[in-house]
Parts: sequence; C-alpha cells; structure tokens
Amino acid sequence: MTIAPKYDPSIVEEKWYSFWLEKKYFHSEPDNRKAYTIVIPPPNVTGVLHMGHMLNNTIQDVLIRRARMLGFNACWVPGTDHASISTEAKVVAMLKERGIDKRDLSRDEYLKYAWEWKEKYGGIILTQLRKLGASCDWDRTAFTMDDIRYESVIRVFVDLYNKGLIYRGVRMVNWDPKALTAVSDEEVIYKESHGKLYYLRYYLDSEISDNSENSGIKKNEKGQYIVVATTRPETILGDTAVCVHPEDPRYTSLKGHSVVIPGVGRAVKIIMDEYVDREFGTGALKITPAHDINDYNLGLKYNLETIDIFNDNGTLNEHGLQYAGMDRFACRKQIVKDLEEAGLIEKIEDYTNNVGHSERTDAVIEPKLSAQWFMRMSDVAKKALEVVEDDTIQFHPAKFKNTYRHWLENIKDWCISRQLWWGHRIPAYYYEVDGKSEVVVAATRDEAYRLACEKHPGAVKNADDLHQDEDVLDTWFSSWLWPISLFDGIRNPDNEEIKYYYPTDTLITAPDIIFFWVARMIMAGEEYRHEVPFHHVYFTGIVRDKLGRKMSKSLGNSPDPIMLIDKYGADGVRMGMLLTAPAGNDIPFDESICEQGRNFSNKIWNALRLIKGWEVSEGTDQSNKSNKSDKSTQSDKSDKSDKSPQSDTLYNNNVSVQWMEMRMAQVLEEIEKDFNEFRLSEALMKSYKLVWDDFCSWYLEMIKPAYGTPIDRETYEATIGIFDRLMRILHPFMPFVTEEIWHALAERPEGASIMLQHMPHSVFYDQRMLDDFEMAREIIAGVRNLRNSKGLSPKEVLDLYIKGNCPAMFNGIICKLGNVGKIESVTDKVEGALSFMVGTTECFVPVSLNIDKEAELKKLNEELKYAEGFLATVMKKLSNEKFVNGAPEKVVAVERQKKADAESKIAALKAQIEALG
RNA sequence: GAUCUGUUAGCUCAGUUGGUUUAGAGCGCUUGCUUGACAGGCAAGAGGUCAACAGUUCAAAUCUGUUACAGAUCACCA
Repeated sequence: MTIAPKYDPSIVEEKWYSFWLEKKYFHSEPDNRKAYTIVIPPPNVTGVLHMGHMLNNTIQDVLIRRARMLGFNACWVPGTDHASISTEAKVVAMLKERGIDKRDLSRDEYLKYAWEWKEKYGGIILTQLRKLGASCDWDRTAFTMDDIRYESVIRVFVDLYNKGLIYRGVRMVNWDPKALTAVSDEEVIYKESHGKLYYLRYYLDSEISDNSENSGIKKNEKGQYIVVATTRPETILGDTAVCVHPEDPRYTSLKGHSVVIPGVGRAVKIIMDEYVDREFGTGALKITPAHDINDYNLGLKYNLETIDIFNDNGTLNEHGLQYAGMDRFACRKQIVKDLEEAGLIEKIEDYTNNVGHSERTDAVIEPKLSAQWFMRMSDVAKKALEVVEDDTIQFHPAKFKNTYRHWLENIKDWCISRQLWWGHRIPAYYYEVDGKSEVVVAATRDEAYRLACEKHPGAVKNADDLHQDEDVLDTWFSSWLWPISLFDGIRNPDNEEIKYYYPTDTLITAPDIIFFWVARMIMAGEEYRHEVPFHHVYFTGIVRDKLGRKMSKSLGNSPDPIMLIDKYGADGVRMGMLLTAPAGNDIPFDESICEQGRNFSNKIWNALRLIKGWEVSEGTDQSNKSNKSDKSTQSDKSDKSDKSPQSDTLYNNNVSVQWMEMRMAQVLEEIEKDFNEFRLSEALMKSYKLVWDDFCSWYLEMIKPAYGTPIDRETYEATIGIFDRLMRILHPFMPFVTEEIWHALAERPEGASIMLQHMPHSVFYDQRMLDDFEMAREIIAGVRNLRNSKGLSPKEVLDLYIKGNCPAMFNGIICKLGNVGKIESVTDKVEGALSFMVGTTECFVPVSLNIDKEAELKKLNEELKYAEGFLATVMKKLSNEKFVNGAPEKVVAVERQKKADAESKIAALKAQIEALG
C-alpha cells in the first residue's frame, strides 16, 4: 500500500463535506438528548465571505462539532438578513445597468426586482461557508424576510405598539441623504475631519451704545456687528436666532436687539441662554433649529421658527434662496465665496471636528426633523442590563460588560423606521377624520379596518381606503428576534422546537455589534420568552493585516478566504485563524499561520503513513510483559539485571503506551478546562502539541520498530486506538483531515463518521509516571545536546553512567532515543567523561575523543554561577525569620527542598570542576 | 472630554485565590542534519532587569497608587 507523501486537502474536503451532507449529519430534530444550539449571526445578503466571517464561523463550528461529540443534540441554524439599506443600493445599481430608474417603478415592481436580486446573490456567503466545513443545519436556513420571520416582526411591532412601547413622533433624527432614510444613533460613525471654522459678521439692526472695553460689539464703516463662528456657513439660511450667554459681559448690551444674517438679510433675535460656551469661538452662537439637535432644543425653549433648508437628498430647497438646488457642500463653497466678497467674513481658521457618517453609505449625516417611529428603551434596557450584571449571560471576555453597561445606562429611544421599500413594512394605517390624520396599528389591513371602525365609526368606508405607512423597519428590528423567530417562537410560543432549542447556548459575534444586536436580542428574549436568548456571548476580535490595519475592500489588504482555502486547505485556514485568536483579541493575520495549519495536516498524514507502513507480527512471546511496569519506580533500579528491560522491546512498548495514555489524559483535562472557559486557541495549541510533540516526536519514536522488523500486534492496536482518539480531539478544529485519517485507521461500518463519535474524556493518570518520564526526556535531550555540541555522530553508540536518582522504567527508551548502549548506576563520578546534570542527578558519558577542558570548565562554571545565584535567593527567604514563621509550612518546606537541591548541585559541580582542574 | 481595558522574548499571546527550583508557549531566529513517515521535516540552542516609579506584604509579573504609552466604548461646543 502506498500513500502519497503529501496530504492533499482539496479532494478530501470535497469528499467528506458531500458525505456529511448526504447523510444529513448536520440536521437536528428535537429528541431526548440535551440540545446545544447556536444561531448564526446572519450575514447580510449583499456580502461575500471575508476574513471576519471565516473567524466567526470557524469558532461556531468548533463549538457545535464539539458539543455534538459530547453527546448533545447540536443545532447550528444558518441564515441571512435582508440589509435594507445595503440591498437597496445593490438593487438600484442592478436596475441602472438594465436602464431602469427606481423612481419609475411602483413599490411592488421594485420589490419584485429586489427579491430577484436576493435569490440570485443573497446566498453567496452561505455557499462559501460550506467550503470552510461549517456543519450548519442547512434544512433550517432562514431569512429575515421569509414568511415566518416577516410575520413575527409585524406581530412584535403591533404588540409593542399596543403595550405603549412604540410611538410615532417628529424628532431630530440622523438623516442619510444618500440612502434617503433616517438611521438610528448606532448607525452613525463619527470621524475626525479637517474643516474650517468661519467667523461671520452679523450686523446689528440698530445702533447701540456700548463703550465697555471688552465689548463683543465691533464696528466698521458699515456699522456695528458681532462675530459668530460656524463650521457650516450654509446653514445660516436656516438661522432663526443668535444666542449668547446671559452672563457674558461682552454681549449684555445686546439684550432685546436683533442682528442681520449675513448675505441673507433676515433679522433674527438675540437670545440669551446658559447653553452657550463662552470660551468657544466668539461666545456667540447661531441657532438653526432645523439642522442641529441642540439648536432644535433651544428653538423649542424660545419658541423660535424652524426653517428647513434642505431637500431629502442634501440639496438646498426653496429656502436656500439663490442657492436652491445646489448640493450642501457645493453651497458651502459658494456661500463662503459670496460672503467673502461682501466683506461679511471676519476670518477663517482651520478646524478639526468630528463629523457623523452613515455606517452603510458613508454619507455625511444630516440632522433632520422628521416624523419617525421610535421604541422606548428605558424599561427593556433595565432588564437587559440585569441579566448581564448577574452573569445569567456571561460575556467572554468579561471586559465587554463595561461597554454594555455604559450603553444601556445612557440609552436613548430607538428610531426604528426607515424610508425604504425593502424590508418589513410598518403595519400602521392612516385615515382622516375631520381633516385630521388618525392611525391604527394592526397585523393586517382587515384588522386595521376593524380597529378604525371601532375608533371612528363610519370614518372609513372600506379597508382599501386605509393608507399604510410607506416606511419599513430597521433591519435590526428583525434580527433582534432571530433566536426566537428561527424556531417560530413569536407566532407559536408553545411549539416543540422553541421549547427544545431555546435558550440557545452560545452567541459568537464581533464586539462592534454589541448594541445593534446583542443587547437588543437580550431585550427581545426578556420581552417575549421571559428568558435570556443565550447563556454565553463569545466576542471575537477583528481580523487585521500584518500592519495592524483593519481589513477592508478599499485598502485591498484582505485575502480572499476561498483562495486561502484552495491554497492551504480548510483545515489549515481554520487552524491558522484560531491559533492566534484568543477571545476578544484582534488577529494580526498573516498567511503564514495558515501554512502552519497546512503543515500540521501534513504531519498527521505522515504519522499515518508511518504506522500504515509497519508490518505487524502475530503471536509474539509475551514473557517479559509482566505488570511490573506499573510498579516500576525509582527504587526498583536495583532489580535490574542481565535481563534488564533496556533491550526488551515489548516492555518498552508497553511503557510507551502507558505513558502516552496518561499524557493524553493529562492534556485532555486541560483542554476540557480551556473549553469551559472559552479559551479556544489554548485548547487548540494543546491539542496541536499533544499530537505533534508527544505523539509524533516522542511516542512514535519510542515504539517505532527498527527498519525491516515488525511491531507487535498489541502495541500496534494500542497505537491505532490512541491515534483514533487524537483525531477525535482534533476533529472540531480540523474536521476534514481527521475524518480522512479516522477512516484510514480502521475498517469503519458504512456511513460511520468521526463527527458522530464520542469525544474522549480525561481519565485518571499517574502524575508520578509523567514526572519520571520528564526526567527521562531531559536525559535524552542531554545526551543529544552532548552529541550536538561536541560534534559526535548520532550513529556512535554512547554509554551512560548515572549518579543519583533516576527512574529505571524508561531506561530502554533512553537507550533507544539517545542511541545509548548501556545505562549503569554509579555512586562515584566517572573520570574522563563528559557530563551534564538533570536536576540533582549527574550523568556521565565517557567518550574516546579528547575533552576540551577549558570549554568544560567554562560550562561548569556558568552552571555553578547560576546555582549559587539561585541558592542565594532561597537563602534570602530562609534566613528571614518572618518568612520562616509567617509563611505556610508547605511553602517553607519547598524552600528547604530547594536549598538542599541547590546545595547538592553546587557540591557536584564543584567536584567536577576540581576533577578537571 | 468621560469611562473602561491593556503594556510579559524579535512577533502574537499564556501565566487561574500572591509562594511550585531566580518567568512559559507558538512563530521567527541560530547551529547541525539527503536520519527509510514527514525539508510542508528532524535534533539541539540562544533570547525577557514582566512599561516606569512608589507602596502593601515574610513573599509581587500577580494587590494598591502615580506617570507614560496603546487600544476600546461613549459623548461632543457652534
């Protein structure tokens, strides 16, 4: 049988993924096992797979595969969200390509195109996830706008409206002039931008006498004026007042006067309010109630006129005078030019401030007054905070609790309406009564009609006369129901599935949507299930490039994940991503870590090749295989005789198997702990080392038969069994290569899969034996080091004399791996031999070549210096009376042992130095 | 500006209620290997005054305070 020397993931991955799909091994139905549920953070339909998805979904797959192997009924539900704003942009672009203008379409016609687009491109990410090995229950694939989810959203809206938690009102909202919709506070990203601060001259409409020295009133040939600083000179068109601080001596004389808006000619009142910061600019503030939230509030307080100067798309409307029709930024340029020419600008300074941008379109947000729907947050926020504070929901890492708390304690009402067509249309219906608009909210038009008739009998003739709200709901208003609506828990709160799968177990997501999504899911869970939606939230980091920059399309610094998979295999990429990704830490991504993953697959592959290449001998003589190995300890070196186990292969193999079993149990214990604490990268690293270091580098070398000789069946079987379990441990991380190896290790029944096997559990292990092996390992390393540093050939057989404690159990293994001819215990040091120490044990290796005395002395003196330094730190403690009396007995005893060991080591080193010198 | 979190080897990170032979891992680096599984490999090795200072303690990478730097979240004054 020949196996290719290099592992080729491409064929293997294709093969096993189809196998899993065909057997429906990812599918889950409620049964009598405990459920372990994960709902995917729905990627939006406009996206393609990026590195963030790779990380996020790899983690989900690891957790779900592990849960499945631990005996849970694991269910990972995939899906996508409709992303109203982003999709709108895509669909409009598609229409444009076909020569269609959105404005020429009716709502229904437009939606037909939108669905067409969604059907065609909306599933790309989910398809790509299959290449990653994601074990999602694809039969459950959901979409935020499919029937169940759509209806759930509408019902929730109606319910919250009836509970008084949803209201409609005219407020200052964040307007996205590109998407032509309002967005929520969370969808505004403030970016530092370099602008100008313009100092404008507002002339007084009438002369006043103010002779005070520090008056803010200036004068030139055209008259008296005050200076107002602004970053947005175009908004003067909407000014309806100028405000100064009532206690600002510069402006006290202005009380009751008016000033003229430069270039506009309209006179506006001077108002006095403490809101103004006297230190900033000139201490005089122009008030534009229609375009600034603070100005708006002042407008309400002083009953100012509100002049909206913008159209929805950011151009100026009829209030923009000669600038009407211009874009707001073009207008700014022009108005500055005009004012300058008119001598109305005092000065212009460079200025840096933060400007809000739309998260989706990057357009500069325009504060705008408009009628929108809002959800009251204060009560739901309180509950959502509680369950995180008391750890009913645990965040990993926990530091995100702070961020979460801060947001919830300062929460504002959520603007949930969007002026778009693609989405869940708000179920509010309007009609007129005596010229006044009335509204009813109901899940269906018929129901709305019934309500309207009840409220105002005779006002509406038939259902078709009701006018439904044109707006749709924020996409997050559907995502926040995801853990519930996926199992139809809104429409059918008592159905089997919701009761079985909810609450879900772990949510894996990026920290940047902690408010958008995590917090709101918790609110929805409390509101509709009176139960949290998940018990753990695992926050991943952000994938960055080597230079620490975020990966983005515009920078072009993001590798194509599918290309990476083609190059390194899905297992390799999965491992690469996870190795450097402790929870919440950013990942400086470098392709080379995927290479490490690929190399690991290859290493496992080659271990298989080795084992499969062995000839197995039947019916071996078992004479030397008594159970003495179990009792083998340091003390039994005396019963070593001519029949020593040093050359007894069966004995050595038996010891090796025992050691490997215990080592595996020990590491499993640590891995289990890591998983409980969501330390996935640690768990992976430990698994990696268990396979590569302990299994490949040590265990396989220990039992490897000499060339051309067979291995005994018992050891062979044990090795297959160990390999089998190692693959199971690794399977959640590297599903493909482990499935392939697992099948190659033994004949499996038709349809068998590693993904359905039980995860090995830690069992009892003998720490003493593991410690003894550590010592043997150090002795082997010592011998190898001697060869290396002295230029001795690995082929030259050396003898080893040991003075001091040394467990004999591993002597045969030391001989094999160190190429040692014999090991003898001595009571005196051996003359003319090279030496090294392991702990307090001295090892001597006689060699034929001349010993470089000087080099030896140098090495010994360095060791001596270290040992003496060490002893000094120990003595410092022991000579401190307070330590000896104050520290626990155990700690003092350890220090005493350290002292004794150090002293014996120093003595041995000194003796060796003396012998040389 | 406010709050929070960090700072440990060249890089990325562990280090759990202070004490376990004067700090661990992976990668990288250095040296030597055509070793009958694997150069996508093997063996060995070097590398850190735990950001700085002060304090608490018998004992500090670990607890407290100050400073410096970095990051995150929120807010934002024209």
